[in-house]
Amino acid sequence: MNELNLSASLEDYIEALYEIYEQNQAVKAVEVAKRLNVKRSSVTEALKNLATKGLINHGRYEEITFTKLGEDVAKEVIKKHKILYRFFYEILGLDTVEASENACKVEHVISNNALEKLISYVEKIEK
Amino acid sequence: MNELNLSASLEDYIEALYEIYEQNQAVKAVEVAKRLNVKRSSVTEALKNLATKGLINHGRYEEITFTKLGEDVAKEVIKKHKILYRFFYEILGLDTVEASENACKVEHVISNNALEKLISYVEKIEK
DNA sequence: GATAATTGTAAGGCAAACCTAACAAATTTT
DNA sequence: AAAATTTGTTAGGTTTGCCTTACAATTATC
Repeated sequence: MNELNLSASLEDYIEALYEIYEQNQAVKAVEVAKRLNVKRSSVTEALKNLATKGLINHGRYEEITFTKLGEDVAKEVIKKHKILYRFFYEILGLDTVEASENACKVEHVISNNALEKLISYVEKIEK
Repeated sequence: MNELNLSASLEDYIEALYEIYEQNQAVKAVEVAKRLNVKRSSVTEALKNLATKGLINHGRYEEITFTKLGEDVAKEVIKKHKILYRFFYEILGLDTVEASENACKVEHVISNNALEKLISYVEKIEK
């Protein structure tokens, strides 16, 4: 689909950006840093990177907005996260924290195809 | 369990080392390089690293042997790989190549707990 | 046994992703 | 509005894991 080849790290950033945006209608670097347990300077760096790749718009001291592409990518990552969370929590029976942790990691490495199969599978099982 | 905190990369190396060892009763850096698609010099580096961490014995131009710990770690990674492969192949229905690729990636990030649950789950389903 | 080919190692470089420290801009407090 | 705090950025460093190039040791070939 999209040939961006985002690193796991950048996927984490755009995911966090989007979730914070949904919550607050705005994104502060400090928030991102807190959520991802990194320093503000690392966030700055990542934002520059995401902007270069055309996923967000963001000039010095400006507000962050998503490009169409950025929004799509963010939603895709979040979709992966959610289905994986359901799998780990509802099907394997991990607790919420561990289900979330595992989803966070696996979402960056699982193939699109595997994801689609997993979606069908979870849906099938849960009825 | 083991508090080694091996990187995904080093896990790949020790897994490859062990599998090659099982096949050939000996391990050549060239083989490792081929299997992991890296250069021989990168293998040297990784071996140094694994030796430092006490997983293998390996001096300059010497044969590679595993420590007890190293063997355990290798077997653990391989165990993860196998169960994940079964899940992707037998349960989700991915083809062999994609099942293998996904297993290779996920094995480095899934928690021990999740693995145990997955083992029970796969076992339960498949009878 | 000398030469050629293969394999292992060392040195030096690069990119990603993180860090700290210092400073600049913006916001809040008083 | 001045001072203090918070937030964003920059510069410079570290680590990991890879690379290339060059050379050393080993093994195979003649």
